[in-house]
Amino acid sequence: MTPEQLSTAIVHALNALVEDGSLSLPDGVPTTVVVERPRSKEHGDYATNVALQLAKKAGVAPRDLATLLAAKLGEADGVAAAEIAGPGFLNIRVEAGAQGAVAAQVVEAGASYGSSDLFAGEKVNLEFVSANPTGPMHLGGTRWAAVGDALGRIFTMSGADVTREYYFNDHGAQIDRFSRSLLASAQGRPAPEDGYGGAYIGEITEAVLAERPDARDLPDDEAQEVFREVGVNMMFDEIKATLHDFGVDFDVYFHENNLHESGAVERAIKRLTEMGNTYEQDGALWIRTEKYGDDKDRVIIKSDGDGAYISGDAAYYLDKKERGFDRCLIMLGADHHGYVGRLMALCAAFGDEPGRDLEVLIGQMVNLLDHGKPLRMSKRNGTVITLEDLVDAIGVDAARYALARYTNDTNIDIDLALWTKQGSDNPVYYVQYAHARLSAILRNAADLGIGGGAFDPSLLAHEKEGDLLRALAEFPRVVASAAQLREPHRVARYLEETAGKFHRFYDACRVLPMGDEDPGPIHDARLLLVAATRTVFANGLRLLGVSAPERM
RNA sequence: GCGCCUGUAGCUCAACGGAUAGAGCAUCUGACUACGGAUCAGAAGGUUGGGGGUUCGAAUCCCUCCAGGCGCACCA
Repeated sequence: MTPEQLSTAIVHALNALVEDGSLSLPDGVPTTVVVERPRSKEHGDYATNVALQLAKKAGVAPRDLATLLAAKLGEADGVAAAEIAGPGFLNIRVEAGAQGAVAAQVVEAGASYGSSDLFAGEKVNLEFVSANPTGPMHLGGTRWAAVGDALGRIFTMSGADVTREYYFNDHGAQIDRFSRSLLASAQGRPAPEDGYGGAYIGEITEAVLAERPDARDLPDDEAQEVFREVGVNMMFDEIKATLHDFGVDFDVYFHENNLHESGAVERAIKRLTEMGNTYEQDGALWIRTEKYGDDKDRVIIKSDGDGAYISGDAAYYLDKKERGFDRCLIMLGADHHGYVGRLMALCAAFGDEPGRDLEVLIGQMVNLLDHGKPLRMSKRNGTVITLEDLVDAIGVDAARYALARYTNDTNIDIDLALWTKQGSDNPVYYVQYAHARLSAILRNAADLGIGGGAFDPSLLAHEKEGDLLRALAEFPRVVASAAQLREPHRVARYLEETAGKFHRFYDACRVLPMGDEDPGPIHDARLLLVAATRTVFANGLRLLGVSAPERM
């Protein structure tokens, strides 16, 4: 019996109480109620606080309402007992058969177990990474590569139509600085004051010259054009390849330059002006963002006639809306959190609803440590640590897992010594090991030719089996809440907990026949539970973009 | 000065407003002739940064103070 099924049973019970007149609810009976898994198992398999929630509306004491409900609920199919506790909690124990049936449901659902229709029919745009093509992928972008991609998988599993998008800033001053840096490198001069250093600049310069040897003989301004054109594309290809190797691919790579060349920026500004949200001052065009909650108004066209950076943002947002997205999520590093106010204001200035049409997620900083000592220097870059540094040190699986297992709003310190350890203090090993062990059991069962007999769910009555079954039943709502709260780390934490539950089950309950013991229904039942558990690990790891190894 | 984020066990971190705040590591004590010991059982460890408030109930929401991280351009 899943929490959802229990919630339905409770609603039925409440309706029955209203019908026979023993309860009156002026606001009506809720369509769903909160069903929780109690922390302490003395409190039963599941618990609900409906009585506490509804007592005031019903004009009854919480415990009295709980008593009425307990009596009614005790009659429901699959419910073994319902007891009142504390101020009015209802602790519910589920019949072993109803509980064990979850295993069969999981196996039947297979790769789709955990999916829901929470965001069915919604077009969701996820914009993340969007690192400037002026250098290798830094750690902030790497965090979002792991988390944003996982979030995309979670949204997809929750029914959304997801588009992953990378906004490619190939317009403006930082690209000038980049191309000037390449030119300087080609001419053997040091990088300009405001330019980019790092070993990769030399590599890109050589690659550009290999492709365009003529660039050496061109006048500076033309040569710089070549470096801009070719160098940016190379950098971008490299970022794309790096992300691909990291398991992250985007549906759309959106070039900022297109917005400026296609007239999209002018259209966006025209729209904002029609909405009465722009004005001229000091020779520049301003957008009224303060009116919509930003700290102050922002310049959108500078007095020299060029569009400010926000002009691209405005056009880009409008473009997304015109492509029909119901929700646009933008994921930024904490060093960009100052933009949140203006982006939200921009959304409102177009007449949309910030928080629904546009959401901005902020990921705090990532630091790399080794044995507790901070690492600041990249081999490749000379300044900041890159995605490749991280992957070289700990591998893709550990990197993605390490980045995805924390809430976005906490700083992460990744200690290389921990994440390369092959032991249980390394969370990714702990979880992957569970999957490998589950696979081994199923492999052995196949070799022995057992399993697949009739499934009697009531045989899964051991305490540790119950703990594991309840955890498996929890998976869909973990995925759903991860989607709703935009918190992929919930999946990782859940897998760690469930790995513990599985190991304890394994320790207490022999799955395969011992010695010359004959295979029986208990082995079939436990093998089905093992198969169900493996399904959950495979699905959960897939959501995080981490491999689920059969052997380690 | 203003804004965003954070502060929970020795360490790293959990906990959709719920019951006695939980895991892992480290420490201590135990469990391998049978499915992967990369595992498991147990002990110890807390005034959830301080102080107010909201309510049946607060680590969680509100106010305030303290500490740390990050930001506050006609740069992108």
